Amino acid sequence: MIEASGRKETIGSVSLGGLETTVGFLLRLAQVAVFKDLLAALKPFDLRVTDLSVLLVIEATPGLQQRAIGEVLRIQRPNLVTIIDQLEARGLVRRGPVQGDRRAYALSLTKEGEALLQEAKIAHAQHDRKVLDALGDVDKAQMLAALERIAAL
Amino acid sequence: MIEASGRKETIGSVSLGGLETTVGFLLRLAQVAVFKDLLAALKPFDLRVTDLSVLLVIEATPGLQQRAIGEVLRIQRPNLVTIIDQLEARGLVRRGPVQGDRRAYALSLTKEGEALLQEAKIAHAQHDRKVLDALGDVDKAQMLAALERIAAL
DNA sequence: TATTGTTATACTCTATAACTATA
DNA sequence: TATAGTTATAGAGTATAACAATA
Repeated sequence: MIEASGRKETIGSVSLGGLETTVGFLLRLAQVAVFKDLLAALKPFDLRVTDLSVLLVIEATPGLQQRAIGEVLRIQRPNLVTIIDQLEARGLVRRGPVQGDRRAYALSLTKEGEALLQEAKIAHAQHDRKVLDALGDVDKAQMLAALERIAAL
Repeated sequence: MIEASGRKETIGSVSLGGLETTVGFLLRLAQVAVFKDLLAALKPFDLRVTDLSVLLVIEATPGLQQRAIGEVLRIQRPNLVTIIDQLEARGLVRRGPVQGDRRAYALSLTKEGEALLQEAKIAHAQHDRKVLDALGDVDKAQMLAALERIAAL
């Protein structure tokens, strides 16, 4: 049932009990949709959303260590191991030596990693445009600022 | 490192590689934060976010069937079985008969379920206020509309 | 044949403890 | 002692296939 406002408040005759006018509920639906769309966009490159994020971070700061990636992307260190393992096995990422600390790895993109990332970034940009278009009259900077404040709850 | 704009673009010297100005990335951080905050608010009632959603939907449309809940909340039917099982075992929800269809259950809240939900709704309202405060200058209706368009990607 | 609820199962994501090798 | 990475494991949350009872 679509109302005059364009807001769908019921499905069939079943109400959402107020959830439909809640930021949290729609935030979840939006986030799931965005990740699903991006995952589909990255499918040709066999990359998950997290993989792209990791590649972007490494590209931006080559030589950084796994711990640093975990901090900025909020990925637990144990979980990051598998991710880097896979990217390394595919020849996209290199675990180089860190001079002065033999415990850590200096991460960098291989030539193949760079090449794949450039392609993936195009797909990501197309996806991002769809999201931005969906913002409509909401200013992007204001939206980012609001989301950031919510993220800091 | 906090910049003049107040936007944190780096952590230490590690850049996020453009992710920090992406709606999708901040959408994820915001959604995780909201769910974490709500989960904490519901802790005294031993309810998860999904449990509250289910109770709200049943309250809004008593007598509805499991299938209908799954549709509006986007929960797979098999997964809903366990959720209703637990709420029923706690005496919060009742699986009554549906006249004319012995396959289905008419779900409703018990007296205890009603009572617990009223308490939980107060906690939820307090949580929701925090989220709304974080919106700042962003209009709630505009935000909901934008999130809805993104959810429909 | 189709549908409601169910069972079993699997896959992804995320989280924690404990280990190793270094520092 | 503390830290980087690792291993093993466990817990959510989510997904699909197939079944029984009923429509």
